[in-house]
Amino acid sequence: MSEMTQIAATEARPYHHGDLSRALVEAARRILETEGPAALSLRAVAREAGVSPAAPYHHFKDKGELLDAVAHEGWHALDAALTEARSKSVDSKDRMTGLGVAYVRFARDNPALYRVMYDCSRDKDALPDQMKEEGAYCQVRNTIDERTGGTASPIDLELATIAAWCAGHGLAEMISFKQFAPLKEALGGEEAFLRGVFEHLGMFAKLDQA
Amino acid sequence: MSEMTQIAATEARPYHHGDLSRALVEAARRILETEGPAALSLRAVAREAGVSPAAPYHHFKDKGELLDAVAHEGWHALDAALTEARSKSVDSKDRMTGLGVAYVRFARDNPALYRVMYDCSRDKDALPDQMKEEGAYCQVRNTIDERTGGTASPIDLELATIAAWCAGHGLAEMISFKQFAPLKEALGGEEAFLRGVFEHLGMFAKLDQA
DNA sequence: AGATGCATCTTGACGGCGTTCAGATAGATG
DNA sequence: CATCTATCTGAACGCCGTCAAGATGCATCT
Repeated sequence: MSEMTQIAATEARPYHHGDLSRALVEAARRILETEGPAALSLRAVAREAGVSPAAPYHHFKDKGELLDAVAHEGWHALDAALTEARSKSVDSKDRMTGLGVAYVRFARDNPALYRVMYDCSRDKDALPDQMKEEGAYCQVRNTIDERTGGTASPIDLELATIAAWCAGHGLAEMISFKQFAPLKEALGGEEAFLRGVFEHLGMFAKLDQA
Repeated sequence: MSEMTQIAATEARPYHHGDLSRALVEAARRILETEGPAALSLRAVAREAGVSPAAPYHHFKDKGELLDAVAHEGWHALDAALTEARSKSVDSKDRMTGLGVAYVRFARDNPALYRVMYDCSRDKDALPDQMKEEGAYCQVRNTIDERTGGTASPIDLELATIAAWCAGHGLAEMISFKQFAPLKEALGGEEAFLRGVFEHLGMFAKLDQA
């Protein structure tokens, strides 16, 4: 009996359905992966989770709040992807480029999730709050800080992080554009294309210092 | 009589309403500016133009095609903004940065229109077709080509253009994020912030060449 | 154990959306 | 003037997000 309760607690089914909010977020991610962002309606999520269309309103204020929860998971996943990329490149020389490549790859491999993440951010005109103190954004900043040996001023460090983040985001949103296909092929694949673009980001700085 | 016809032809009112497709695009832009992208429904556009909800379907296949027309105007407007920026900076030293600043300013001043432009592109996984031969993208490429004195290889020129474009787009989408407000203030305004970010874009190239 | 309370879920409804189709309208053509 | 045809309307369909009222059943207290 107490074992049953234990199992129930582990599975966290507090009431009728059992941790519906978690089930809804999982259903949403399932829909995102299989049918894309356009199919992600609140009703479809409820359907996928096997509950009525009104059920989600006992766990989320509105559709936006459910998407926020999905986006939150997305940021954690991105964080994990960047952590792995950072740990893999022992050579600090191309650690920044490797980080950029990992970022864009995450977006390319999870396009629907990435879209939800940024749509939520735009609705609030802000990145997730936690990112400034920890998480993906912080990893980029730390990597830059390491690379410069901690010599950069706080303002320069912040500017450089923002610059890197913007470049990564821009490339992430355009990597799949058809116009770039010939160039990708000419360079021998997407990886080379990605590195090529990142290495050309110096053009502003390089040119204006010449 | 022929004068009337002339006027009518000038105003281009072929049938009942009179150049409804143009009126619809204008109505859409009006809604975008006053109420934002979320309010841009096909029905609202028809309402604003004073026609029934079904009328637009005689001029556009669906909502997406109307948005395409709006986006098309947006790309022309961006083109004009970049042309002006390019002509203003006689000094070629900061012409690239000036172009970047103009790009981001356009996005900041026309956020709803800019959003529609990129949403349409993402739906088709492609930038507008004309951009590779003329228009805004081409202006960036030409500016880079001038700056390097035409010494860059075609592939490098293309990569540099894409890099600049991605950086501009990324910054355009995040310029309004609240987290950057303190930094903007510390630098004495948005213009300085913008230039600061652009000048730090060299970090990939600079670091990896050290 | 039984009654009470309350979080949870369902049912049904409302207005708005994109889209379609049959029919009305009216400029253009002969 | 008659006809043709592009244009527009009205009504309808199924979907959406959201809400209010009522049913359900776990948890707690006596």
